[in-house]
Amino acid sequence: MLSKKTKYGLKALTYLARQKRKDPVPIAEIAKHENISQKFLENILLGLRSTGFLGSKKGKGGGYYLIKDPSEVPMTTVMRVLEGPIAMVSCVSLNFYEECEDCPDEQSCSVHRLMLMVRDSTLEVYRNTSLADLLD
Amino acid sequence: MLSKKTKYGLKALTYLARQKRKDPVPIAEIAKHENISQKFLENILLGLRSTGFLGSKKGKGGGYYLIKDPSEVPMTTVMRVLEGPIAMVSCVSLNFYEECEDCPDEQSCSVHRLMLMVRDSTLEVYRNTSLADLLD
DNA sequence: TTGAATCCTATAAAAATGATAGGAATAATA
DNA sequence: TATTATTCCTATCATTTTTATAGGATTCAA
Repeated sequence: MLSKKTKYGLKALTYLARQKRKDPVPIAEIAKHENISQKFLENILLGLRSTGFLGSKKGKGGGYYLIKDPSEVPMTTVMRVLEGPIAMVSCVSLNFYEECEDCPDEQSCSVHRLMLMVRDSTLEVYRNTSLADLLD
Repeated sequence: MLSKKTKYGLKALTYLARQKRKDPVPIAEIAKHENISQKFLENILLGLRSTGFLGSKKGKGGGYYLIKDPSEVPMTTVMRVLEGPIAMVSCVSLNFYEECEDCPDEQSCSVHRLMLMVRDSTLEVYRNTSLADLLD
């Protein structure tokens, strides 16, 4: 199941993407519009800044704004920062690879095999989707 | 991330599918071979019986066995019983649909839109995969 | 100087997951 | 019939993850 963190993060980004002006939008406004705990959203947006497409301005008149056009915001990046690995097991993860302790041989592991297919398929979706595609 | 329950369940089913004979295999044997806590596996297999492709026999000489050929064991069923909904949000779930409380309009929700694509893509994989496909 | 905002880090509360426990029921077989 | 090996059932404990809150530090415009 998708975490609320990811859900909220996506909604916030969408809200920003829908803004006509690129002026900073205060967290409070986003939180109110999208029914999100403001403090929780604070943490989430903080984490999203590392991606390079989300900017922020401190102080009065400050807030968050998109640096890039929504079509330049790839879902792979968004999902990895919000939800973590796209793969369902770390032994098939591209960006977060880790060996399984229990599994003696990756190549002959049925879980590995299945989750590889699922990862490829999910990745295909995210790679072909940008923030712009989530708007109306 | 895939739960250990699902991981263990898949490994156990694979183990059963690899048996030449269709005689019952005791949980203890599966647990040992696959490095799984026996008691935990007990609970998992118990849950899988409801699917109709897994049989069990009590008492001495008892254990678990596949009722159907591995090619007749669909991943959709297996994954739903083990991991729950295939969809990442319940508002796009076929078998476990639920409205979102927070979301005023499903059709215009960006999360809904994205997760619908992911669900379709994942479902495509599971629908085209049976237990037989996970064997060597 | 004041007020409105982000930034940062810690921590508490709640939920989900993983694991264990103990015995009841069942069945083969000696 | 007694014994032994197994599944079945349900409860509970421990751990981890998620969700949410708190409080102040920092920044910046007016």
